[in-house]
Amino acid sequence: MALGKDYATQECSIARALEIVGERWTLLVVRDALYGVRRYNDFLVHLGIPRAVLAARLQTLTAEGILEKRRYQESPPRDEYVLTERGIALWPTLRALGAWGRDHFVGGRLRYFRHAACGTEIGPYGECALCGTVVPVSDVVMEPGPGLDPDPADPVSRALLKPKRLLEPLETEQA
Amino acid sequence: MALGKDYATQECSIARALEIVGERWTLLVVRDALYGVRRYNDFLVHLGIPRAVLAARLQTLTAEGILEKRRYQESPPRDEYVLTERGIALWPTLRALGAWGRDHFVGGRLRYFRHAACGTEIGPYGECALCGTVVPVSDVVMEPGPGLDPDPADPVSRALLKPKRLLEPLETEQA
DNA sequence: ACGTTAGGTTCAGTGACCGAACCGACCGTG
DNA sequence: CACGGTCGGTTCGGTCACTGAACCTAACGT
Repeated sequence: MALGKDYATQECSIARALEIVGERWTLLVVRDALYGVRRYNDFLVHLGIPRAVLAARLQTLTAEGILEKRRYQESPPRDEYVLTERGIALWPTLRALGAWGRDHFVGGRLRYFRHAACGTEIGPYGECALCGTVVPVSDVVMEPGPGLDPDPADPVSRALLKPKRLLEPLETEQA
Repeated sequence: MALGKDYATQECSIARALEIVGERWTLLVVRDALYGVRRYNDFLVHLGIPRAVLAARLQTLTAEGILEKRRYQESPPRDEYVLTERGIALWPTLRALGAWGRDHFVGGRLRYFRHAACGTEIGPYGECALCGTVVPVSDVVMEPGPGLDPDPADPVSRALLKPKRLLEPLETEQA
């Protein structure tokens, strides 16, 4: 989406936000990053995104300070993309968007998000009803729901079947 | 964005939601509808969107049950587009997205959103800290902030300078 | 009769996205 | 050393969506 020249005339923080994350695939990349995906190839197979588009999105997100590119081994040189504070701050938006999609367009529950401390499901505003607090991202545990039918050919989908905290790096076993 | 064939393979309510509202301009149309814009021409001048795209978006949003097309006068026949429950349910998403954009990419406050009952500014999760409740959309009052520099040539921007409740129809005075 | 407004549709041009191929650096193996 | 495989890209032609301008219809007002 990000054209800049059009939305720039909009005096609105929503329009500004959409200039950054409104392009196709961008929010899905951020979602995967929240789920713990960090490596180029994992994004690629899990999203089914064209390689060129993924490279462009990772570059844009890095330039905007939403992801950080980080060398995690030297030989062979490999980088991973990790969410920054600014990227993590998109969690309320993604949670709200997901809740809307779930309530209005999905039959059945695909995933549950629970408060790690007590197991209570996260409420519509990101809160834990039991503890009465808003749950920080790193204290959210994601686990699959009954409606989820993962692609068995995709190691990332398989790795996401195991309950895990958000942001925690994904461990993909090899096929 | 909405291609359907691609995102359909994604087992994720976020991806489903983005199929519907992820295309360019779509969320801005919904935002304007929340602000009280209802007429084709008001969307057109306020968004600066190409006419063909606006027509396409209004049709899609109507087909998805997010807007409702309603005849409001017979001669000449004129229709307005009003948010349905499903469309109003996007408010938490837009609020979260706007808050993110404001905190990370905008210097200064463009608009304030307050609880109509007490005047307290709406918190980051859509709540009124004073009343301790989540504020329903129709009880939110929007007013301009110090950073807002509206386009004086646009009657819709001018009409939005007056504090008003969300969803309340916009009254555009003629130039 | 004429201009204006609201709400579109049509159309050529452009830019973004798509899928497939290609590429280079670095492994591990024989 | 040659060979194959993996990872992380870049390149390229085709397609599709968005853009901006022009055009159209119906119903005013004067």
